[in-house]
Amino acid sequence: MDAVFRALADPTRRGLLDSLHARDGQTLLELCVGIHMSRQSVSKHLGILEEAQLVTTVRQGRRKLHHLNAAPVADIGERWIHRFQRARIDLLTDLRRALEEPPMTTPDRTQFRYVAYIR
Amino acid sequence: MDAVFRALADPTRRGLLDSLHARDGQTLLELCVGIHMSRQSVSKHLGILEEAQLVTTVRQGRRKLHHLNAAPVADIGERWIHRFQRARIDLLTDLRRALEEPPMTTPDRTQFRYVAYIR
DNA sequence: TTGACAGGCAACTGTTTAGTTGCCTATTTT
DNA sequence: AAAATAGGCAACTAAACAGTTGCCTGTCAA
Repeated sequence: MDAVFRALADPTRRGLLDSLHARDGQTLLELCVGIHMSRQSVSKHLGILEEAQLVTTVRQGRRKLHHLNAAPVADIGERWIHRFQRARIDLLTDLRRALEEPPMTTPDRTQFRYVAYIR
Repeated sequence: MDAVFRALADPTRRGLLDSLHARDGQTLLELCVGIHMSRQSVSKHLGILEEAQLVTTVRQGRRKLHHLNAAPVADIGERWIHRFQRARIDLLTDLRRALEEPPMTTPDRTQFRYVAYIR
């Protein structure tokens, strides 16, 4: 889990995942195009993604094909992001409740904060 | 977006978000309990979370209350994790199609990979 | 079988980051 | 008014990280 979060922290690596998402099974050199970075650097990034299980590889002769593995991303979605949605729903409920209440006699800044939360 | 990913990369910071998720509106010192780290370090982490908009603060006298803001997390869920789920569904479809086909004459390692993808 | 191609390994550099310590300010409490 | 409480700022250290270069290995094509 920690490896996944740290792997996702770098924009270059997220770009590589995007690239594989657009076209799966690319070689190292294919993934290098348009990245303005040495091949070895990209290789390192791919190594980190592979360690985090976000990318799997298959050797094919002298080439190495890289495949996107979306499972860890899904894990984060389920075990992490989902939980925090309750907080947002609760805030909406609080806001709705606050709006339904009669106007406050003394200004309460706390309730204004809720408004800022909602996109 | 980048700030959010980088903020989430650190386990201490994810722990702080967890703590706020369990009980919102804690002060710095409250957030420090059980973290085995100096107050100033925790303060820095909170600063990074605040920069990434994952935490908002309200000054209340000499205390500073920290509030969880789940919106950026939701953003990641929608703009990032959601997209990659298509890839997983496609893989499942590929697997299903592969299994429905008559047994292969020559072993094809590629198709075994798909099995490993699914949790 | 030589040359080109795809990639890996190791050492090194500069920058960022996590964490520390020491001291300072503002707000309460007594 | 003095002491205690809550937090902020700045300077510093050690470790992690991104990126580089130089060289090496294995595979394929001419």
